[in-house]
Amino acid sequence: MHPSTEFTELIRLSTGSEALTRSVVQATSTFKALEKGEHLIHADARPQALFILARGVVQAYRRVPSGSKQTLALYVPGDMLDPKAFILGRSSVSLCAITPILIAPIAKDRFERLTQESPTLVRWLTTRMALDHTVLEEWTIGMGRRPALQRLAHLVCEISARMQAAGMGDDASCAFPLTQSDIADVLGLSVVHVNRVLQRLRSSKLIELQSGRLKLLDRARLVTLADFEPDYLYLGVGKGANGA
Amino acid sequence: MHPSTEFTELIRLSTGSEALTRSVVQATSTFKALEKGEHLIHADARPQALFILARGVVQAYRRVPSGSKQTLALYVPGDMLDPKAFILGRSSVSLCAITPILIAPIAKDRFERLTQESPTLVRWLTTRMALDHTVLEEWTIGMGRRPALQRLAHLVCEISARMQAAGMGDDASCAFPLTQSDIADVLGLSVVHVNRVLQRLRSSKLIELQSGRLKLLDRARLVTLADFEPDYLYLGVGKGANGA
DNA sequence: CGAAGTATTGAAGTCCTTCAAAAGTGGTGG
DNA sequence: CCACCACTTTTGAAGGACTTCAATACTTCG
Repeated sequence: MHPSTEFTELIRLSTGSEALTRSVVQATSTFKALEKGEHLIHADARPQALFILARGVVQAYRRVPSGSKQTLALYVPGDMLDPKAFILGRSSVSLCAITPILIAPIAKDRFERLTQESPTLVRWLTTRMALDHTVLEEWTIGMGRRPALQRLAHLVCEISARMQAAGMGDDASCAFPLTQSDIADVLGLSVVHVNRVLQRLRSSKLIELQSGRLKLLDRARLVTLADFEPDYLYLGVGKGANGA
Repeated sequence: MHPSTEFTELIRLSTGSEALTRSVVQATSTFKALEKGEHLIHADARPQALFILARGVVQAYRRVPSGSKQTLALYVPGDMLDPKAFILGRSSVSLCAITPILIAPIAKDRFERLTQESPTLVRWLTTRMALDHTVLEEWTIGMGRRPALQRLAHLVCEISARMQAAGMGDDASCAFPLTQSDIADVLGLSVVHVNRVLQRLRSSKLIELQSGRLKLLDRARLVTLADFEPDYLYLGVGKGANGA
């Protein structure tokens, strides 16, 4: 499929709104491709555009003086990349491609112009910011109050649900391009411990995970273990709509 | 001072904009007072208004099945209370008064009407959402990658800076109404451990903390210990302005 | 003064980390 | 096509940060 056709489909799927899809497609300029491991922006830099992820997976992270890394967001196709940085004019995180990616930029001035014509784009931006925040809340609850096994199970549930909603997997399996080291940086654990906890999930026949592919063998039990309540992702119909 | 005069001053201080201050004061209706321990809203409920905190301190938290609590935000005077809930139409957290509080509601329909006249309020809302997210990122980094001592030191720095910016303290001291149990729920630690770590900060002559009042005895060393870089709070002039 | 909440202390145990090394995997070039 | 290299995964052993349980002191407030 041609990238821009694929992109339009993706946005339609992700926003659930025809009008918004048109706005977005109209707002974005030429796609930009990045290799795995390449950075889109570094912490403290000034973002020059708002990026929509068209293909691949991106992580937002920060480093602490000790050198270790904490991931603060994961983005899947259809997501806006760190919208708050666009609002604040400065990025609090570094953005790095976990897989080869394709991004669609919306230049700052074009965004401004379009928002004067209609509030659609701003409303989408606002909703996306709220959703990103809600996801981070869930991670924070995990890091503060859930043991490693549940935390990992929860992440698996989240990624699986979001991948499926982005059309990149089905009920039973999806792409899962994170290394165990990546997972450790998301969950605030050591690689060694992630490995051991992962093996517990595998030997409990809850998941299979190999060569970048995740299989859910028993979603019901996994969801119970993780205390996963997918409502907070607002993945239902009309993702772009809100209750206001 | 009369509440509404005090409130106007507070918003002026907090937003740094005369125009915005007028909009906010105009948008809010009668103040509402709540006692310490009272709830403004519970998780999963639908917020009926956008609240501005005029006096006191509020916590946003969630409970996990085990019964333990994780705090996800703290609000000081001048802050909007959980703006994302207003956007999404559902609250992901419970809001509870840590001290006696005074809140100024902006009814949903009044907010809508005002935003049609001018984008000022929406812009403020958006900026506040971005700032809340940035603060939570910092907490998450702490929970994932910083040991308890640094995490506590960081919280102390943050609260002190925000209190001062809200006009509720000076360089050396401010109100600090959290119990050790509250602190534990913020940092994702046990009360016992918070107590021990707090004693380390005290015996290092870094802080004094008693009867709800915090004193910073050596800000420089505390900031170094905590790796606290206050930029992320955007407390400088024109808090309401942004780089877009 | 009594009651309820808050702070403090000790002891034992657990979850997770660190260090270190070996085994497996995938991609690249000879 | 195979050999090699970097990266990733896996395993073991020891140590440390933090938790839990339980009891005691201290505050605050009616």
